[in-house]
Amino acid sequence: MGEKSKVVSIDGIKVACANCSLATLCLPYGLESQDVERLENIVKRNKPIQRGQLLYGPGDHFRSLYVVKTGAVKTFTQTPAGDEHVIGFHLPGEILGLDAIQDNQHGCFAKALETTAVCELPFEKLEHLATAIPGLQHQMLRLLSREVSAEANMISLLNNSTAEERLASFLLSLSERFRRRGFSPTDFFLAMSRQDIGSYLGLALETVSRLFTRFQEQGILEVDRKHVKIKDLEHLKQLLRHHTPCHASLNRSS
Amino acid sequence: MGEKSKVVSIDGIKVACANCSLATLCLPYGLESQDVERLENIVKRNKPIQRGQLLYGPGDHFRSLYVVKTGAVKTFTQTPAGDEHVIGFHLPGEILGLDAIQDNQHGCFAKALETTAVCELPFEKLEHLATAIPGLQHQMLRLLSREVSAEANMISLLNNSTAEERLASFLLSLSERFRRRGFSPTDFFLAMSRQDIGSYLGLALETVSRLFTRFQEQGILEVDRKHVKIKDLEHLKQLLRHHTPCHASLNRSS
DNA sequence: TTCCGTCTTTGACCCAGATCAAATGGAACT
DNA sequence: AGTTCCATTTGATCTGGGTCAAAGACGGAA
Repeated sequence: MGEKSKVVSIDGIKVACANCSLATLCLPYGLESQDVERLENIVKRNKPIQRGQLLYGPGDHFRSLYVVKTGAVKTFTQTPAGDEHVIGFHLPGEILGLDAIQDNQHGCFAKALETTAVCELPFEKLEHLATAIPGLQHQMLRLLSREVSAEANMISLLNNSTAEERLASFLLSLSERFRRRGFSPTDFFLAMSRQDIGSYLGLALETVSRLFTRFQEQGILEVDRKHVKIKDLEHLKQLLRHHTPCHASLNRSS
Repeated sequence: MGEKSKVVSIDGIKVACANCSLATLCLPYGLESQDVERLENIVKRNKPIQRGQLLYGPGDHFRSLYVVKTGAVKTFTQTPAGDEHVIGFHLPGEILGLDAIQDNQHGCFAKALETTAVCELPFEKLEHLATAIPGLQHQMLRLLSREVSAEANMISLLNNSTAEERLASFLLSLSERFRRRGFSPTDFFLAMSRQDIGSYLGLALETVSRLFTRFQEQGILEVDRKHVKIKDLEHLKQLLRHHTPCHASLNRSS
């Protein structure tokens, strides 16, 4: 049965990067297959964690990056008073812990929103491997850079958008992320609470709730608890046409 | 006189990374001196650009990262309607263009706020060098990670803070950055307009102006146009004690 | 020196969304 | 079925800061 080999087998299908449906979203993207093999030799696959369990917390020594394999994770900080500030939500294929490379310790909590499996990437080994595999180094830099861009977009959203635009943007982001993972882009379940969404978007949870109601009244959505159906994707997109930065500018003035 | 050597000489002092007062803030930090030398062989030092000139714009092909050597740069996007959204301000030793690694093109404008000299780091050469110098690879990852952390802080600030807290935080950030560069942390000139500050902090320029007035009335600052003197640093710090995330949490609940 | 354009300050008003409060509805128990 | 505990919805009210408007104040050009 080969149970002792480095990669676990289930029905003859290796649980390995090479066979992972998320590979194109993840670290192995663009690597030669023999390099992917070297990468998966350092990946640790622990048993799934349950809803509410922490992957790490602020102050924890940084040893590994984590990639969500199944499930969903939220990252957040906490004030001394005890209230949470949600930093982000992480779906399958998305990397956690990039902010900790900086000073070798985590700066926030990472908590499972549902039963979640993660791939653990011991960072020292990863870094060492990256010196030997230029493509891996490049991909790591790209992932970090993507995170920087994504956060810059978030900052722009928070700076320049109404509550309506923020929620529309959030839903469209989820929709697109589900689509790329092969799920329905118009029919999905929210892993997080209204409170979490509000905290993430800088809104009161009541505002989030009211907006869901309004979007439903306008025929944009059908909402039932955590279940969201997008009925009018175009309308949703239209809601944030206004404040999108202009990336198509070709002419230049001093 | 050795004018033809790779590094320009002025009064016998090389304009080179090894002698640069910003080295500890910049890419060479932590590298062996022979590695610093290899790094500075790929650095291009062009002539300074004038206030208002662009370093790059959205859509420009990404070739190089830039480090501000003297002066100040703002990065921003522009809506089709033509109004700017400031993303950040960059002081000497700070890196520009990290968000462009992702898709090989710049996503925003970078404009000099005053006469500015930058060091240009051709990215392909840098990446190639990083495979040969593990310390350089590590430092690059650290810099990217620091950017991620800094932006996460910004997001938290925008999500959870009042106008007063935002401006206090901005001034303290400038103060600290000047201090680390050997300038006075309590007496400096703002390179950017009230408009720019407002855009950066998600506030109307009028609000920024009113806050400067109020801080002055409260004896926290003395403000004269672009000139800022911090009279009561502690008071300023106190203004944002409340909403700071708790990084000292040691206990853990499920 | 005056003129002009831009940046900044100050005042008056208003609204999106926060806050407070209460009712409603599931889900997981016994 | 009933009870408890949350999460969510809905309503009523309030306010921080945006918007509009106008008046300085500086700096550069001629």
